[in-house]
Amino acid sequence: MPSPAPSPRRAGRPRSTEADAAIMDATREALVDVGWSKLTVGHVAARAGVAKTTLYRRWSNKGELVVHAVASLFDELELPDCGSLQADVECVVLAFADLLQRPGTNASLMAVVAESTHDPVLREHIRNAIVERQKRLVLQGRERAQARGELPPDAADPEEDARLVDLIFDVIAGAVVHRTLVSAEPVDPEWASRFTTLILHGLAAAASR
Amino acid sequence: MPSPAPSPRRAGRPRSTEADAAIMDATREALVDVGWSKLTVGHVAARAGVAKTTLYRRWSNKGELVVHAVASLFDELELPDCGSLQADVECVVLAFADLLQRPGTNASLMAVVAESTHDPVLREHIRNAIVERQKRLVLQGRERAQARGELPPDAADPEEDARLVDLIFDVIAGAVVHRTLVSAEPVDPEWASRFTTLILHGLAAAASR
DNA sequence: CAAGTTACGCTACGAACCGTATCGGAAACG
DNA sequence: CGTTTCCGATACGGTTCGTAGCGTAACTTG
Repeated sequence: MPSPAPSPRRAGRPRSTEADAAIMDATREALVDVGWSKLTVGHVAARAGVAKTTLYRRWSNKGELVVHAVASLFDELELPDCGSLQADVECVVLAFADLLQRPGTNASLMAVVAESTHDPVLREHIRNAIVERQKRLVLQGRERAQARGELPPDAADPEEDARLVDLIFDVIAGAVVHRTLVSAEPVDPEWASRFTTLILHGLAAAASR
Repeated sequence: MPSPAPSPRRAGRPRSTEADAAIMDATREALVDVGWSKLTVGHVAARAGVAKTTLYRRWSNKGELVVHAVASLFDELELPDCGSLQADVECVVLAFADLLQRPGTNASLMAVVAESTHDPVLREHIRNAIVERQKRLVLQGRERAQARGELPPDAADPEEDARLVDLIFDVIAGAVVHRTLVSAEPVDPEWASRFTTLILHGLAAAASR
């Protein structure tokens, strides 16, 4: 995921995809080792076996660099079909938690989110690269559940509908992130089951009015 | 909150409490203006009208400085009695969101949490200064609801009981934090009401089995 | 009051990092 | 081929870090 997409095909020597990958890997490794605040561009470049100038040609500063390194981690999130709504939610909760619990991810994600509180551009990047990607999982899971008859069809009011999806998304992602990064407790199958039961019952009860 | 507590009374000139307060204020203000990554110790010192060396005598680096400035922000969180469980939860959700939405707090909190992923000492500070303080609010709200008959008494198994409290805490705090800092959407009364309805119905349904 | 102790503001300093510029050479295009 | 673009290396001024030394201010003890 190089920063300026090489549109169709340009003249001259193309950017080294090996350098791209080496920089991303080195960034994530360095983030694990030393954290955001002590991560230096020069160190990343050396670790990647790349000149510092090569790095600056792709990302204009530390923030840009780390955002792209982190966003690519979320590419792997998918929603397997586990048979039922309860199982689907538990699956995605566990997959998300597993991603967060990997040493590189939590430090990286938190660092980027923290930085975004003062950088609107960064915040937009996060929305596009992470939030929207995850929100699609919620929509996908709901469609399946509706096909199975586990959930009622979309509400008449599309706005009302969108608000509900947003709420579910914040509750699921928020709880997993909070337990993992703030409470620093593990998200194991038992917790996932307990949590899923709670919100599905809440959904069912709230919908039946 | 000076770093080394001046035990009983020491000889020599005491630390200036005015300097303490000025540094804390300047740190929070600077955090609002420029964020964590661009905050410099020299800038804070100048803003506080204090020599840089005076600052380094109290906190050994930027991290220590910011942690103490942030932790003190959470002293104000209390649980007002709003009449019912639903109202109590909505109150605390709105109060917590209000705290997070104040310009200084979200940036500071995220910065500290991010930094804590690589600093066990910091993580322990956060647990004590923030997590435990908030978890007490959950316990307090439940006691009130039990007195009103809105919730069943404590479960027979104390461990089971603690797990439920932890779950509720992560769900509430996580959802509010996630909506505020990741989704970057406002926590208004309507959202608070919708959210509270969801989890209370979930709790009721889950308890009735 | 005098002596001792500690904090203060100020200045200066080496080290590290940032982000930019410049250069010769290498790799892909037409 | 020649052109274009990227690469690695080196150098640079500017900023911040964290420490050290100094003379002075404030407070405690005898």
